[in-house]
Formats: sequence, structure tokens, C-alpha cells
Amino acid sequence: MRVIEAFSALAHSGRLAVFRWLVRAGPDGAAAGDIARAFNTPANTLSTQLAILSRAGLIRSHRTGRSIIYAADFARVAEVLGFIVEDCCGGSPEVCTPLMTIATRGACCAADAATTPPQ
Amino acid sequence: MRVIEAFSALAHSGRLAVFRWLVRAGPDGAAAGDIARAFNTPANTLSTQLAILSRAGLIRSHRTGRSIIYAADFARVAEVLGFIVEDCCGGSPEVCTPLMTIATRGACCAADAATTPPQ
DNA sequence: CCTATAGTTCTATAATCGTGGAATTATGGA
DNA sequence: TCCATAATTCCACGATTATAGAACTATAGG
Repeated sequence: MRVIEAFSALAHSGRLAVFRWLVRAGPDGAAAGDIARAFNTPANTLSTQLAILSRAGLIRSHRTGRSIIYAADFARVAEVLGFIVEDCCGGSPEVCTPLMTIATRGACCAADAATTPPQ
Repeated sequence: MRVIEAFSALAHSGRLAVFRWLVRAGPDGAAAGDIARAFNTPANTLSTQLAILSRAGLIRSHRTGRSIIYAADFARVAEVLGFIVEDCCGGSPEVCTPLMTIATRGACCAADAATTPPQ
């Protein structure tokens, strides 16, 4: 399940920002270079950050021509959340009840991350 | 909101185990010494781990006689989950839908953490 | 083949984290 | 007041992590 890797990957302001940005970028994701430009980060530094998020399973990548496209893996996020609620918190009502409220509210607001992603 | 501190606190097998144990121990929590004994960890090492979880807001403490009782803060856990779903994932259906299933299932199973907590 | 572009891997260095021994603080009881 | 117990803070040191320069790999186009 490797949930520690996921927590560890998100426990870094830069990586968390990149991840949020990728979530907002949607399923089509973005090229590594575009992300680097958006965050004004050297390509190699960002590359290692992406690799860490990738190893944690939070994002996926595929090559398209010269570019490598990264996109958030929503299924994996749901999996991590599932771990906290169930395996970790034993589905306790104190956690589940407020969560229900949020989950039912569904796709809504979303505060803006570092920079605005495409589309 | 300090969500990074929470991720960082849980991104450590020992601390995650202690946290899970405290969740299972319920709202009454347990004394630092009892936790240390349960995990066979030196008191000072465990104390720093508890301090980190505490600073992250995931657990709370209060003194009772010579003991200091630690207990999981469920409201805070719900808050962290809320951040991931809303502020981070923008309440995207890909995340919310499977989460709903888990949340509605409510108090159920819970896999066992390192050692069995009291009561 | 040559060159430009897109990313990654290698590497070194600085910074942060984790652990546990020793000293310290707080409480309760004789 | 003195002692035992409960826990924390101080400190040192090994281990891990973060950053970014330089070198390397892969692809597209001429």
C-alpha cells in the first residue's frame, strides 16, 4: 500500500504545490518543462520532485514526442484517503461524518495553487 | 492550516504506528509511558515522536497526576482529509465518489496496528 | 549525421531528521 | 524534605533529504 511514501511525497511544500497544480491541470496533465517553467524551477530539480511523486504513485507519466507528460493519479489519491479513513481511523464516525459533508458537496470551489495550470 | 506538518508527521513508520494505535485507543487515549511500553521504545524517543504528532495537531495531551495522556484528535484528521479532497483535489468526482463509498460504509473493520491498544 | 530541444541521471554539498544517553522538570507519597 | 516515578529537554552524531551544476540519453527535424 506504501502510504508512507505518499505522505512523505506530499510533506514538502514544493512537491505539494506541483501535485495540486497537476490536479488542477486535469487528466491530460502537463509536460515536465511546462511545470518547471510555471514554478521557475531548474529542470533537474523538478525532475527529481516529479520522480518522487511518481514513485509514491500520486502521478503518472508517459512520453509524447520529446516531452514527458505528467498527470495526477486520482485513483491513487482516493486510495490514500481510503487508508486514512478505514485502515488508520477505523472508519470512526468522528472522521466519517464531516467527510461525508465534504464528499457530497462534490466538485465545487478549490483554492488556487501556486500558479494557474492550463485549460 | 499546516497540512504539510501533518503529512510530515505521518510520513514515518513509527509515528504512523503510534498514531494508529492512539486512534484505536479511542478518545480516552493513553499515557506516554504505556505507549512507550507497548512499542518497546525508549521514553525520550517516543516523547519526541509524540511531540511531532502533537505539533502537527494530530494528537492532544493533558496531564493527569504524573502521567501525560495522549489522544488522537479526530476533528483534525477530518480537517486534513478535507484539505486533500477540497483544497487540493478540488472535490473532483474521481476522488469524491470512491470516498463516499468508504465514508457511508462508516465504522466497520479497521486493520490492526502494531500492537493492540487498551480497552 | 548533425543540431537543437526535452528530460533524466550523476554527483557533491548543505540542511534537516531520527535516535537514544544523560540531565532536567513535575508530581505524589512517606 | 526526600525519594521514586513519569515525562521532557538537551545534546551529539549518524542517516537521510534537498538542491542544482554538469554530463548524459532520447527524440525530432533538416
